[in-house]
Amino acid sequence: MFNGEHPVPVTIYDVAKQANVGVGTVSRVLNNSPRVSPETRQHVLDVIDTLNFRPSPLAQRLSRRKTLSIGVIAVFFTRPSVVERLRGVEAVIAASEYDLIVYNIETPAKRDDIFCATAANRRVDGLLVISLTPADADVERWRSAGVPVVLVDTHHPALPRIVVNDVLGGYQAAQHLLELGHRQIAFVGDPIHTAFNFTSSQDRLAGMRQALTEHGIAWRPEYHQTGEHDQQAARALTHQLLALDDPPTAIFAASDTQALGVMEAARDLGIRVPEDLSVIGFDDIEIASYLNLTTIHQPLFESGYRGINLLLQSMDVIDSETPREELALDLVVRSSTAPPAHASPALV
Amino acid sequence: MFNGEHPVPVTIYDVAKQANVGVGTVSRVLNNSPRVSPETRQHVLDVIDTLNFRPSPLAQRLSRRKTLSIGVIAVFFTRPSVVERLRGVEAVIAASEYDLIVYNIETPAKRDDIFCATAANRRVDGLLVISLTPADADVERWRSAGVPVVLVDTHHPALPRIVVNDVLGGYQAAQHLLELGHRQIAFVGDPIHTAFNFTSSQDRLAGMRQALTEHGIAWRPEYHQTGEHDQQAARALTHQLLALDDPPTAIFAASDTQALGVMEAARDLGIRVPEDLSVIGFDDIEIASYLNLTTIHQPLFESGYRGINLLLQSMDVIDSETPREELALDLVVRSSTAPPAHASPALV
DNA sequence: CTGTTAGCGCATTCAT
DNA sequence: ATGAATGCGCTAACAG
Repeated sequence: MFNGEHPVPVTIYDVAKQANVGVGTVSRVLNNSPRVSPETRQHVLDVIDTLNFRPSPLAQRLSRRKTLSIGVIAVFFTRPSVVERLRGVEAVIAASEYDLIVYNIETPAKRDDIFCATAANRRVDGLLVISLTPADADVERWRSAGVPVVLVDTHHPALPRIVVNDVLGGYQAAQHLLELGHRQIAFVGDPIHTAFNFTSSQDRLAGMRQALTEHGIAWRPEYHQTGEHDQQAARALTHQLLALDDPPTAIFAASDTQALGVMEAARDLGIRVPEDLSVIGFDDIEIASYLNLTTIHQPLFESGYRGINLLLQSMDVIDSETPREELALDLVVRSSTAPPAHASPALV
Repeated sequence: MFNGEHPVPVTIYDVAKQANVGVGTVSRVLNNSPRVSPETRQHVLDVIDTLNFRPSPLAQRLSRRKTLSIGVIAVFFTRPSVVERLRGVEAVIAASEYDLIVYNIETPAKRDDIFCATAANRRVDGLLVISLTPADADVERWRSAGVPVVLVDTHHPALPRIVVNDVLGGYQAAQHLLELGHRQIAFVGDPIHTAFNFTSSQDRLAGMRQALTEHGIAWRPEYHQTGEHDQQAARALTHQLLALDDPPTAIFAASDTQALGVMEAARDLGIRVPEDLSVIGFDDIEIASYLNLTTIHQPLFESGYRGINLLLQSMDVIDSETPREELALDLVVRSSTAPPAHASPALV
């Protein structure tokens, strides 16, 4: 086997010559132009086949001034929910002519870098930003660079977006607990200021507090615990909660990941779920069903799916309106929630 | 705010004219060529800055005949382990000048498509294939197209690869169980023929059988259950196993995902883990530690990390050797395994 | 050191 | 309907 026998790259000129036509004609059959007779088309097609010619994506891109690829920016890997959204993205990209370029963000600095880089030169034809909030300056850069952007799970008034109502979701979660008869309900979530300014945790808390208020239940600051968005932090916070003189009978975690930490803490202390403690999460990631975690389901896959479709669409049409789709949230009752042990149920 | 004010794309010619130099000089400063005087370099740099010029990736790619992007082909999403490998890939790509293009495979047909497409025209400068086995024809196509390919978690004699010894891993798992005193050990894994011809499950089984043989334990066919690589299938298979007249005291699952199904089945039946049943998995994905699952740890992140490094390296150097790196496996003992209930422990 | 020129491979007018 | 010419924006080889 000989090395380095670099294949003679067969170009559109080779095809043209071999078929006794001009390169223009070859280009036309390549792009299904109707402006070519059936006979010559077939002939060119045959030559293309025998020569095993494939147009160079590089040349096509330069000539058409399109990268034929779309970028997705997100904090992947740290949050299982984002990977699920990516699945939805991939599903529609795979069926298109576009390549999928993923930009993983790990730090705010990296985020700003990528935000700038994607606006600077036409690196991508369109951009999907997941759960990351761009500044006005970023948005302006993209706009003046002519790069279409769609947001998923985050907001900016000037950008099309796919979102859910986190406040409502928090309300639903609390409502479920209240209906079960719980009155001592705690919250485990993210801190107010996170590196990426995620707001979903706060919004969900707001919804919960609203529900409590409507039921005439005063807010107890000691029932409000925040920390890093991971299992171990949530576990530690829950230990504090359960060590209280008057511990909660139910805990609403701002995410399933954190709910896992809550359940782990309960297990540490020999506290049964749901008999002694009810736990409800948010997101409905895959493990949630395995662990029978009651949670608020949000359409993760669909958010990516619809987001990319919106992007593709806004790349064709020059729509001046900025669409905003809101996806529905659903309570999924499993076996991590139940009426409190020492309370008359259904006092609602 | 006016729409459509498409930014005048400032090119290398604009810079050249403005700086009173030739485009060649501009190109040289762009590519840090030493063949340019410090003064002119600085001058050009200034002009570039004031004009806010950024070279077009598209034009660079066509001219240099490099896509500046590398592709990763894998069955993402269905197996958590693959996502973890992707993390390692992303970590090194992010630090390079390359873009990361993700090709998700869902069916064998899709796999063959992508294998061909990546060989046809220079779509990517290099390819990382995870857990998918290319045919000789695929390998030949890539070779003659001059596309460097590195394999992760799969084999082909002509391709560099990053692997683990699954047979040894299976052996280690069984050995752990045997040392705990188990003699009735069952296996839950993938079928012999899977859509993608995954072989890790079979290899791990082979290792297990070898360990059993060395301990003089006869193989019991009824202890060998195979089915789809997911939690629910494993759960169903385990129900069959535990309904046997002489049920196993320990189960080795070919993956953590399947081990979850095994544990779920045990929970269904009120069978305690590890008191009544020991369970050991493979991979050490994130949930494994949460569920205290004893498992065989394999360096997933590192496999992607080293794989890409190997690829990047083989894209520079024209090495005729085909490297094969083997990563170490480690038993991680957690609390899903224990000596069998009715057996004298440590009979080894 | 630096300017000029010729590609890279295809899309797209513009004539015919 | 089709061929020839021009351009996309940059790199690289070649003079000077």
